[in-house]
Amino acid sequence: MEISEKNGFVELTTEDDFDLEKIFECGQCFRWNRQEDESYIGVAMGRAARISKRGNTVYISGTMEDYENVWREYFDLDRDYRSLRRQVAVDGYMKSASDFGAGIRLLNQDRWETLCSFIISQCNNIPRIKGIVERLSALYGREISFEGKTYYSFPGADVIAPLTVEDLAPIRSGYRAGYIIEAARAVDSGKISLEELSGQSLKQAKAALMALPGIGEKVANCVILFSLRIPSAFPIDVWMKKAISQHYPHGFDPGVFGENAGLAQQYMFYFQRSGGANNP
DNA sequence: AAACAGGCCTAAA
DNA sequence: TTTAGGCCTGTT
Repeated sequence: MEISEKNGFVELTTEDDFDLEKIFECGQCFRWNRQEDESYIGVAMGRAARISKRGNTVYISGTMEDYENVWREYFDLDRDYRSLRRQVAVDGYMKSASDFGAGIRLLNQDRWETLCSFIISQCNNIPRIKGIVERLSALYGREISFEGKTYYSFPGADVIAPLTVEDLAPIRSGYRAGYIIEAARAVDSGKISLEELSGQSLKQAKAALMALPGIGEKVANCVILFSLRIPSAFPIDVWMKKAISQHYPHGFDPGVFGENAGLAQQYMFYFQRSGGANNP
């Protein structure tokens, strides 16, 4: 992988899987938006950025320092996804799903933001989830100027903790507002340490998260996979239920993928939601 | 208009 | 241990 810095962008040339559209639209994140020129602008880890790709070169706005401090970890660039993709292709279906999803990477996102975002995701569709997250950020986040426009960071748990559900009314998150505030209080008070959960087992992390109100197995698994860096988490939502009943009618155990179960899940999910197996 | 959306909670068997 | 209904809001 070659890396250099030029014109306010870090340029990174790699043979590994890296497809912007699949990474940002496979359902793991909510704050990256495609621009007319097919680049993406988003806010993550307290900063705004533009990212694009031409050929095998990825362009990420910012300095080499930004890259080392934030984006290298965020985009999980020290992991070889081509090799992982081969490892999860354990049967014909998974070969198809992983081929179809080639280019997906699992992001290492901010833990609190991910927890809050997936609380919001329950029983919601993606446009509305994105809308609620944007309104929450605009209302309580910090202003960020980028390319002449204003963006907003995702507000910290310390900012949300003292609020009431009435304070969150403008974001129109409905009954999830109470869950958001309770989660913020647990994180802010130290009652739950998301950082420490990162180092624990899947089972322990899941139990700790599910002790919070409004967090069940599915949301817990999403938080664990997308921000706690525990790669064996395997979120099962309605799309995954369909995929499993269609392709594994006689039983299914994510354990067959070992530590790579989470990535396998992303391929299955993306394939299913894109109608991959039905209209190739 | 009524049903449903990337769940969760509670009550009831 | 599994199942049904309700929940905010928005869209079809």
